[in-house]
Parts: sequence; structure tokens; C-alpha cells
Amino acid sequence: MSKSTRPYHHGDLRAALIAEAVAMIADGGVDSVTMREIGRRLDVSRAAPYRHFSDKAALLVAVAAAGFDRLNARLRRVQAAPQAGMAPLERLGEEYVRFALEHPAHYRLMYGREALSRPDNPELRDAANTLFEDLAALFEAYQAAGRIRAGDARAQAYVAWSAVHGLASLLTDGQIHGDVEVDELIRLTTETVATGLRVD
Amino acid sequence: MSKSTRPYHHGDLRAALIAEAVAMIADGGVDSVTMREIGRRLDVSRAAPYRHFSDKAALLVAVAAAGFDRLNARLRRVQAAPQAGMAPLERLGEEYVRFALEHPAHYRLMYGREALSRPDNPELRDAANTLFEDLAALFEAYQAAGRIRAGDARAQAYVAWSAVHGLASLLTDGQIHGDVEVDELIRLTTETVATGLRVD
DNA sequence: ACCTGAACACCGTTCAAGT
DNA sequence: ACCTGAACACCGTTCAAGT
Repeated sequence: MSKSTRPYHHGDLRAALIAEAVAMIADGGVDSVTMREIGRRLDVSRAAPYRHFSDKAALLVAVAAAGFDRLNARLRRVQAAPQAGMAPLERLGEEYVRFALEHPAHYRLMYGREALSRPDNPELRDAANTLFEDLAALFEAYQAAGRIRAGDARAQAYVAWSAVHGLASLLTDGQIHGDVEVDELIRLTTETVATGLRVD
Repeated sequence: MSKSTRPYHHGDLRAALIAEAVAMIADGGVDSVTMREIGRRLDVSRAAPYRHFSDKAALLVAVAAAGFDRLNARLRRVQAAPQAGMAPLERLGEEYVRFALEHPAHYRLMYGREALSRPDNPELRDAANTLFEDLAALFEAYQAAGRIRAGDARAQAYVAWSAVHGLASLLTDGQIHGDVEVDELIRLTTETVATGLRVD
């Protein structure tokens, strides 16, 4: 569609803004996202984005929520799929860390200051809650089946989340170096937590 | 000292800038730190801070390094002190998380984008390395004493760091809520990792 | 309803000039 | 050596006006 015949209204500016922000983040990190540049790229004025997001933080929160949605979908897919020779818990943890390694800047935003600035945002809150509730449900089922220790299943879920989130953060932040093999480290982390929670 | 008799040169502007930045971060988060405001507070011109730090990122990196120094000192103190009825590893993990809970914004900066922007900075690199090397040395000693499983002690140290860093991050980010007790969660986390790494 | 261009306040950073 | 005030480029956000 040529510039002159483009209709006055953008097709779906809201979705386009989120998609463009995701692309910019993957490319140059969160700091490369400016309201002006995003407008430029979508051939829209400076003020246009403010029709869809009250401010820059609101846009970034939507991007963070979209990140949780994608991660949740991946984890559910793994849970639904048959586990080929690997304990489900370990496989789930591995997938979590892989997501972070594939989308480091987006992952960082999901847990970052920008998203944190709007803890009241229902979209983001729900997306993050879904992640935890899925995990908590799994631990409750495991406990009912006697596969892990008795106790507070939700607390156990937080422990598992902490371990993979911590590893994902250290890896994406470049805090882990030397001759440690990443795949091996992921395996050791999930295995250690699984062993620690197992009935003895 | 009255304003009019104050000498032309600031006493130790570099140290004052770091201290003021730490205070501002504790008070209003990293975003509240601006080069102009910090100058205003120290009664110094806009450009003065640039005599000591090449740019804002350099100042924040110094603040992050100072955070690691404080954390390292605390952890060493815990290691040196007699452990009253608590396994040393668990006590160390608890102290780590407590530091993060006491200084959430500073802790966040230590692992944040701003610090990350200068991975080449030797001051910060050394401070972060010290944290890990102390931990790795402890795991090597434990392994030599047969108190934990055989294997890559450094990888095990990364697993432990991941767990406490993940928990500290989730807690300071407000991702953990509900009726879970924080003290209990810290205990369960350190205990789970210790159990998972123990010889069976 | 949605978009535009102009304007405002604020910030990081630089630089010629001072002591 | 260290500090200053003025200036530049860039950003988030607002708003009266257009379609």
C-alpha cells in the first residue's frame, strides 16, 4: 500500500506497537525503545501511541505481559507433550531457562523495573500469576501422588521457580563464565532441586 | 562550614557522589538518580560529576560494585562467625537473601542493566567474581571433606547462587505473595539445595 | 474515534572559560 | 587539577486543531 493511499487510521496500532517494541527490544535492548522512534518506525506521529497506552511504562508492561504469555504457552506445551526419557520437572525447568536464553532482553523486561512500576496492571499480574499457579498445581499433584515430600506445595513451587529464575538471570546477565557447560548447569540445577524435594 | 567560606574544591567528590547515589537509590530507586539532581544535592555544578565518572553509567557501576563489596563483607563475616545450631551453607544463603531484602533497590542495581552495560569494568567484575570465588572455595572444601556429592564444585556453587539469587529477585520484585512466610521460604530454599547436593 | 504538529519540561553530556 | 555556566541534542508527554 503506497504512502499516499494509506488510510487515515492505522489498522491495529496497538498490536503493531507491541510487536515493534518486542522487535526493538530483541535488537537493541529495552533502552533502545523510545516512544518517538517507535512512532517513526510505524510511520505515525509522536502522540499516536498515547491513544493506546497512557504512557511508555504502560506499553512496556504490555510487552512484559506478552512475554509471560509466550513463556506460559511454551511450558504448557512441554507439560502436555510426552516426556522422552526425562523427568517432567527437569524438562520443565530446562524449557524455562531456554526461553530466557533465547529472549534475554525480553525475559529481563518481564522481571524488570519497568514492569514492576505497574504491579496493579491486571494483564501483567494475571500472566505472571498463571506461571506460578500452573507450577503450584503441578507440585500439588506430585505431592498427592507421593512423589515429593509433604509440606507446603506452593512454597515448594516458589523454590523451584527461584532456582530456574536465578539461573536464567545469572546466565542472561553474563555472570556465569569459565569452563562451565550451560547444558550441564541447567541439568544440575533442575536435578538438585528435584532431588532436594524428593521423598527420602 | 558556611557556603561562602566553603573551599573551591570539594573534599572528596568521588566518594560523596557514590554515597549520595546510594542514598537516592534507597530512597527513590535507580530512576530517581539523575546527574543534575545529584549535583544539586552536593551543591556542585552539572558538569562536576563528570570529573570523576566518564558518564552516568560509570557512576552506577561504581555504586553496584560498592554493593557487592558490602555483600561480600557480610557473607565473610557470617562464614567466620561460629554457626549457632544452623548448617553453615543454610546460614550463608539466609544472609544473602536478607541483604537483598534490606537493600532491594541497591541489590537490583547490582544485577541490573546499568551495571551490565560495563561488564569490562574491573572494579565491578572483581567484586562480583569475589562473591562467586568465595562460594566456589567453600564448595570445594565441602567436597574434599566428603560432605557433598562429587562433581564440579564450581557448577554446584552456581546452582546455590542461582537459588538464592532467584529467591532474592522474586522477593524484592514482589512476585511472591499469598500466605507464604518469607522466613520459612528462605529456609526451605537453602535446605532444598543443601539436601539436593548432599551425598546420598 | 483517531491522528497531527507544535510546544514544554527535563535529562545526559560537552566545552570554553574561570580559579 | 578541578569547577563553572551556557549550550546542544534527545526524550516523554500534552494539547489545540484537524479528519
